[in-house]
Amino acid sequence: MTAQKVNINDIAKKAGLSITTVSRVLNGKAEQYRIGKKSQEKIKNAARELNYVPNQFAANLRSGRSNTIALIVPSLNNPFFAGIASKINAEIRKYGYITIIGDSDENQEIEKMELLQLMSRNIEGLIIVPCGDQWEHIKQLYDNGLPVICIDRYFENLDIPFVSTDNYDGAYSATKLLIEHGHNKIACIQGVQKSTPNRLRIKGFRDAMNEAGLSDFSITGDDFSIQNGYLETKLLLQQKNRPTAIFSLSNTIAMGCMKAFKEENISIPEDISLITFDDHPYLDYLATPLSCIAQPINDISKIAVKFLFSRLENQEISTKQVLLKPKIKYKESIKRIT
Amino acid sequence: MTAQKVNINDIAKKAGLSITTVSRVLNGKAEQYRIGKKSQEKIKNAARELNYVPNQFAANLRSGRSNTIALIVPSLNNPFFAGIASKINAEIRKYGYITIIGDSDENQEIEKMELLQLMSRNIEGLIIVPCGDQWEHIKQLYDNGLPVICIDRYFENLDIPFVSTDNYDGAYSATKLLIEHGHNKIACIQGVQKSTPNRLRIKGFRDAMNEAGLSDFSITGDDFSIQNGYLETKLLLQQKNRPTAIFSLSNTIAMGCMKAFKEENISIPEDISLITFDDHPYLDYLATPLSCIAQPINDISKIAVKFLFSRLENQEISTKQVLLKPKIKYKESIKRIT
DNA sequence: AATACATGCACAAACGTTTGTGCATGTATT
DNA sequence: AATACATGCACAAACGTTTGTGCATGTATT
Repeated sequence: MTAQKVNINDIAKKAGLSITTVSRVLNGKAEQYRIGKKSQEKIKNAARELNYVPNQFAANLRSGRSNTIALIVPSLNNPFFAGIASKINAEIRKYGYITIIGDSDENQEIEKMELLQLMSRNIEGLIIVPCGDQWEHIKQLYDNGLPVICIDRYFENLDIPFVSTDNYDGAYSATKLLIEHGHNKIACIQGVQKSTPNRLRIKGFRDAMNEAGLSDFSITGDDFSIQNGYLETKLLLQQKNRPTAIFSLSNTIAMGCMKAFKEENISIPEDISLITFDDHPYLDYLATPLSCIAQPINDISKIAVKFLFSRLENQEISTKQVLLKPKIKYKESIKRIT
Repeated sequence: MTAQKVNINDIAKKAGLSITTVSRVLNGKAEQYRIGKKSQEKIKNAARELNYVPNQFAANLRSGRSNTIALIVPSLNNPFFAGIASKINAEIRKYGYITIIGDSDENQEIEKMELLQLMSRNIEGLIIVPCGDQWEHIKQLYDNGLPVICIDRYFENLDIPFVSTDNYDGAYSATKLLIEHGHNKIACIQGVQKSTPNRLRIKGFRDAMNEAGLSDFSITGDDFSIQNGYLETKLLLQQKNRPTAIFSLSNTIAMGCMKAFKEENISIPEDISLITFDDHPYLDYLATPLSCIAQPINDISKIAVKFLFSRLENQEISTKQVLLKPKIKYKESIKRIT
């Protein structure tokens, strides 16, 4: 069926040279091994005429290099991670590498399985948004010398490098913003509790509330999903003593909040104020444009990739753990109350 | 640095058997080659204890199979394609295969380059949303026996299989919906003109208008992007004789429309009606929930993957070109005018 | 006791590259 | 004319698997 694939041997024959020479020319090592100009031409022409496509498997098997980086995210369906995947995919391609994207579906067992599969593809590096609080399987790879970098979520007390948003700062500032607008009864709807970003956001939220001497707040929820935001909001709205503002820890959660608001005929910001983590173009066109804590997705992606390739090129890296400041975008979704 | 990798040889030694036997047991061919139960146990135990991870490159080099499917989309940043990528990635993994996702950035040259790179990784199948009207490079792979299926966008007069939305039907119905609401002056903002879905949508739009005896319509634009939607809407709004409704051919374009509306203080549906191709959860929470033509993303993804693996298993496929009916979701964004 | 078949494995080549090394031949230097 | 170095390549092994084949030994059949 498939047309016979052209290999290095066919080129060697056509050019009247050895496969050694062919390999060196095609890999740009002609100068290094002093291959004559004419031979180089012959080989390049032959390769072109025969439509030669190198077999990476063979090359990788021999050289041990796979030119492959793995990226594992908890859910490609979340626009936040889709954005990251898109950016990282593009950045990695600039280095002539390929990205294999894995989706752990917020499930640690799947994460482990995917990692195994990826290892058997001899990945040269790993960018991961770990989906749980287990880190042994990742740490083991790291200790074995695989360049690894966590993004977004990470492990605080390990030496695995990471680059993420300064979640504490973002949550603290957002909460202060609400407080400054007169809110003293705030509900926070969180995502995956064990994840570091979630913990730090909660900490920022608590600290801001405590500093302001406010104790009338709640923290509920357990997933970065629309459903979770929807359910928790429904529950909140049934309370006698409703919060005046909700702090949502992800854009998916915020979407769930809005779904519940709509059903209950609650409008933002008249009836309730809302601010959320994560930015997205559509936020501006909502019934009420949503205030948000915009994470520097592009910078995170770029830094992660850059870090990885520095490691691959054996450059010493000084800073291994990076936190980037988020940007608060203030919009109409926060009401000033007296 | 990296701990010495365990290979099939180490297992053979530990188990006191040959690598042939090890390979057969680990590949589930023990019965076929009559390997004793005890030997099987020994090998499986050894593999487990040594933490064996097979080297896919070596396996693939020898067997010629890569267990890899390629997916190329025009832009992962477009939520429509991100959704497809997510779904396809998950589906393919069920078969034990890996997906390599490529992003052509709506650029045919990049598409060709990516395809070359992918071929050198011996992909066993290709799912592609072709980004332009050139098809030779894809047709060539198809003719060489590579299982290929186009999704969303495709080529009408080629025998390359495809699965897509019935774009004509969707556009026709949407336009009729507008007409039935009394609109007789409709502007259509299109995406990539050469793409088949765009052409068919335009055709559906035209036919519906013509059948209704309406000739006061416009078709502008050239990209499935926010910018394009924004610019074209700005231009439309400057006309003396404004359209009463806009038909947007993608969710990204619709977002651009809304941006322009906002700047010009135009509200939906009082000042202008809007309907768009593509569904998304956030559409419900917009200032005015947006009517849309929802494409069956999940079905498209599933069918494409299923088709590919049927081909890989050499099953004869009868229907090679599939169009799925879209679903019109009617919401408040369309005003009834007398 | 001879034959036939089943059982349980191992040999060795092969996939298509990369790479350390070495060997001619040519040219410059003394 | 002898020596030294540069130029331009080729040999052959190796990466870690898979796979067609064949060969002992055991067991059943006559």
